[in-house]
Amino acid sequence: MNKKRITLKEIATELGVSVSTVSKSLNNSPEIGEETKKKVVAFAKAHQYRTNTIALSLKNRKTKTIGVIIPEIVHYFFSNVINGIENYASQQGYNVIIAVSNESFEKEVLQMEAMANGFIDGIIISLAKETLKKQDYYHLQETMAMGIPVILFDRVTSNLSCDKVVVDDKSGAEAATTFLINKGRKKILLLSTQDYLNVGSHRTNGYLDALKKNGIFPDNRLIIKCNDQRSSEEEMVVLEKQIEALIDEGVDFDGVFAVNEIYLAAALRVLRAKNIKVPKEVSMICFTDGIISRYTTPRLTTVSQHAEEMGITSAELLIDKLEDESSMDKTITKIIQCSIVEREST
Amino acid sequence: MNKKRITLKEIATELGVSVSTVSKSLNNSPEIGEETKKKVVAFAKAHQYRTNTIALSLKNRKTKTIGVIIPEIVHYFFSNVINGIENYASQQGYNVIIAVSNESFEKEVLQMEAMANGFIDGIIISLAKETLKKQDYYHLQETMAMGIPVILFDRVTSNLSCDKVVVDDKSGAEAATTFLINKGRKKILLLSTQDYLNVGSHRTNGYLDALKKNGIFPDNRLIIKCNDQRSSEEEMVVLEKQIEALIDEGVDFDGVFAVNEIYLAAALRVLRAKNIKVPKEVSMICFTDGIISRYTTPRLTTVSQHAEEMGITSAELLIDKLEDESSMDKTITKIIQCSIVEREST
DNA sequence: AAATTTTACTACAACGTTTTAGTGTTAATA
DNA sequence: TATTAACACTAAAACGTTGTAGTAAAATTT
Repeated sequence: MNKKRITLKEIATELGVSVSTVSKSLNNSPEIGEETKKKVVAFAKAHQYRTNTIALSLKNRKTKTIGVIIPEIVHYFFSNVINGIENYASQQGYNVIIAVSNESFEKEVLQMEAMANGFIDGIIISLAKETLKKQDYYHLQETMAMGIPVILFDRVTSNLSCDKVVVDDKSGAEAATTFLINKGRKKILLLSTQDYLNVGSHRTNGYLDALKKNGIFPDNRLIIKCNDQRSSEEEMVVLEKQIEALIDEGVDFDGVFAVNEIYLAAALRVLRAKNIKVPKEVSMICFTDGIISRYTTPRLTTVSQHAEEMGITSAELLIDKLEDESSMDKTITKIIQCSIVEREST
Repeated sequence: MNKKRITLKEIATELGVSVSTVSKSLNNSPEIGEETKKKVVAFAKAHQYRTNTIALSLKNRKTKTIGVIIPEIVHYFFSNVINGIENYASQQGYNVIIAVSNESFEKEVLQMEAMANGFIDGIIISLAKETLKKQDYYHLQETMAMGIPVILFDRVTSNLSCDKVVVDDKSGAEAATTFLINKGRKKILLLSTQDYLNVGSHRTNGYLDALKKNGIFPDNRLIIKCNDQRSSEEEMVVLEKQIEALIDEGVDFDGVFAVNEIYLAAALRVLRAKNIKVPKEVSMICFTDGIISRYTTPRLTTVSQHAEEMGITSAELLIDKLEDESSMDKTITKIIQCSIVEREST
């Protein structure tokens, strides 16, 4: 039953030659005579010889595997990034191992250690919320010190000196806000996250800048910074309440800019309930060009962060480092530009 | 800079003992004296010794890594399954490698070969559409013949004798249809896929059974089998047109059952455009309890396939096989029951 | 005191490769 | 003809572990 893979040694004894001869034949070395080569290759093919990657890894001290740690996998943005990584990596002959931190610092450390313990050549990671809050990056420093290259994407920190791939959040947010302003909107509701998420603060800054450049004075009542909840569904419930309260208080707005789809979907639900017409009375735009945006009514106009491109870029950066020793010392930060995908909500 | 990990050999020479002594000390073997043990352990800790997993893998002929091949990663169902797999696996000390077939037969074969070539102990896979259409399972048979256990989930085939984890599609569909019937609906539109996808045909059968059991004669005009398109967005466009045409032709219905969220979202958009009230005039339900369902207005009632549970079950099945040699010969099929998640569309 | 057992180690093979440094032949050159 | 070069291969080490078998020295038993 268990066919068990044939080894060089077995081929060698079977054919009455040495192991080296077999190895060299299969690698088409000029040292070996054509006759022997052919014989060996034929035999190997017939017995379905497959070279043992583990032995190779041990020998070369390279696994040709890259590790990816993300906060969440059930997430349009992250799974798209992985898609990009996986595509580029497999095309370059690399495997991809995935681990999920679940936004937990502890799990991130654990996963990182497991990976650093041998099976990967390099790591691509987007930091967990908890890690960002805690600002404890020892595990990352340690793996970097071990000579394992680390690439940070999206959720990055300036406290770490390594390659990074980020989205130009601020200018994306500015563009989104300006987009609404150009549609004649002046009272724009901002739905953002707490500031410790760089994403949240950058996007808030972009929003403020756009207002300033257009001579609009920001109204604090129109800035909602949503608190973290255990799940995005809970966040949505809380946020819906807040928006509802705002409207009931008589605070008026004619545009909404959310830092992610879910927040905007929440806003849309409230507006619908209040029978406020979108985009007629209120224009809406958000970050994260995900699936939700494509299936709501109206479909949502979004700021695409080009997740797949981020993945590809991260993988490129990492593989470059892996293949070219000399590039180890310099650190690069790639900034991915956002672009607006207009749909029905504006 | 490059701290490079310390090896047993280095510790040994440094401490003036043999490599075996070091190894045994670190594994807390009773063969070694307490003194020496302490000394070695302390030294190892101080130098951050980490055992080299690759060397271990080579020695044990086990990688403690399982490979997962899915058709698509940017997909709520599949990423949830992965979540389940990853959770259970990492809890059992296993790593997870992910590969994406992109619904392509060729890529599936490639990925499978790459994995079988050494880095994994077993494989969990959901077949690509193309593979299912082609019915060519040689690559799977080959890896199984090599003694690598394979677990099929969701997209399975009866042509392969191995462990399987499937959803009870038929009874789930029957339950969903019955659910609509119990809400007083009699003319239920079915939005399904082509039959070569087992998922599509099973669910269609469930639908038909429910009608029959309730004495409703099926109306062929109410069964739409959506053609594959290159992307789900294109499918949606095509489907919207079909539904629109149906309504324009005067074909009447008061319920919709779709085999996935996207189809139902498409239907919802059409109904909204035609100003048909949901759930007042038409009740709607679909398979795949994904994100879309949570963010449309109204939120969609769905049939949950318990993706995470499927992942956990698959991982369980695989790890059982890996840890218990004797279980290699019997093949198990686990059937996951669906459950209805009622929201606003019914 | 001699024989035996226990203690605390060490040597070495093995896992499957690749690669470096040989080693005999045979062919080409001086 | 003697020397060198080319050819076709092999031996052995190395990658980092673990586990089995072996070995002195010390402790125990007879």
